Amino acid sequence: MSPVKHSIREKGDIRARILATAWQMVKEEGWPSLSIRRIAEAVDYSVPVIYDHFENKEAIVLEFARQGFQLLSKNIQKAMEKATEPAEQIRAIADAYWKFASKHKEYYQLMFSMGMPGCELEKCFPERADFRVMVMKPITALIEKGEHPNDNPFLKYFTFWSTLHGLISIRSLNGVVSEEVNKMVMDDAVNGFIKNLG
Amino acid sequence: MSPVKHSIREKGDIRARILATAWQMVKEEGWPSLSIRRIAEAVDYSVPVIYDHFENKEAIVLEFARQGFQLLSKNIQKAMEKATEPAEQIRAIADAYWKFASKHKEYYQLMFSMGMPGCELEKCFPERADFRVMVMKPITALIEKGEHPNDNPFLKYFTFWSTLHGLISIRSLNGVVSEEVNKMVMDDAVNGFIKNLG
DNA sequence: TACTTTTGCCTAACAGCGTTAGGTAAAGTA
DNA sequence: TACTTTACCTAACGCTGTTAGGCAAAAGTA
Repeated sequence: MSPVKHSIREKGDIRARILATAWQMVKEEGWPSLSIRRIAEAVDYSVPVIYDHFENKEAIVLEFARQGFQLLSKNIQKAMEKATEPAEQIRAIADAYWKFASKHKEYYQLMFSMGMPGCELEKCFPERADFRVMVMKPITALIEKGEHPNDNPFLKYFTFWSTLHGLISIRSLNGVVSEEVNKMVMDDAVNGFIKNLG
Repeated sequence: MSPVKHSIREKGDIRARILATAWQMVKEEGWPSLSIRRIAEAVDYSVPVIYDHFENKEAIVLEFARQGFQLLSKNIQKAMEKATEPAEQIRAIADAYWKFASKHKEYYQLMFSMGMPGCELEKCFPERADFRVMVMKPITALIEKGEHPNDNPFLKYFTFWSTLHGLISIRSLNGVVSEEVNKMVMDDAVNGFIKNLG
């Protein structure tokens, strides 16, 4: 094959085009069908060019994970600002988390259910620490005002997050159950959590 | 290469040997490194022989999923029989579920976090319905005796399961946190759940 | 016994994957 | 002009799941 004339190509950052193309593929066909070769074809370059911009496939995926954590943090922050009462803030956080998982399934899947190897800790994604700090704030406030001021906020944060994550991932295992029921279950669980804090 | 003399081979069911070998590989090296070719090599047959016994790779994996659901159901049942009080039964179930996930990580991963395509529903794994029925029994009992007899038992079952699953999967995302802390979080969440029922 | 069919098992391939070695040709620089 | 850097390519390696087609021995049948 003759070398492709690249005058047609947008000179814009190839790296950005790789990411954009990859993301489109993921949204249209899911993570499993994302492949370096198909990205290369889509951006109209040969395969090794991809490796000029990313060390390997994992690096591309990691980039998206970072984006996901940033977006989640931003959404949580926005949600928190809408409320002042700690209990209301917790409800707002749960709601925002739920919406994020629904609206950005690809991100959520990648961030929490794809088992990114070697990236379990907050060191790999600093944004995860941001999330933790934000969520722990109203929890701590509620504990201090409540009847069990000696409760461990970190433990409670952990419980809270687990509950949310559990509901979201079980939801995808139970295709039948309607979205409404799922939301009811979550509200129920969150209310229970808040009640236990106060 | 000359055809292998099969007198050495155990004449025992090849199908069983395939499964045993595959399971050993999974336990030693994890799901990702399970491959038809490596199974074939290990059982000392050529690749197509595997396809004489299983339609494809997914069929092998599905077999393990079935085994997992059966084992979980058995464990839950045993745990329930140890207690008579509904609240105690719920605690026992949570404990058994937790232990199952810890002891049989490969099963748990496969059953709930690997996204078996096309097998979300109970139709695919009848054992999942057994699990639901068993867990709902003490939950229903507790609701009837409690202050909110109109609560929906299915909803509560859903909440309960989600909480457990959340804790378990978040645990694997937070490599740092010790097993003890994890267990504390779970006991805390389960106690909160029970309190909300009564 | 002689012939046919079935069984058991194989090699070799197809199409896809992530990744890399090595080469060409144009562009920039001394 | 000569040299280096840049941009990009082809072709391969080794891995994956899956399948087509063939050979040889065993089993069934006339």
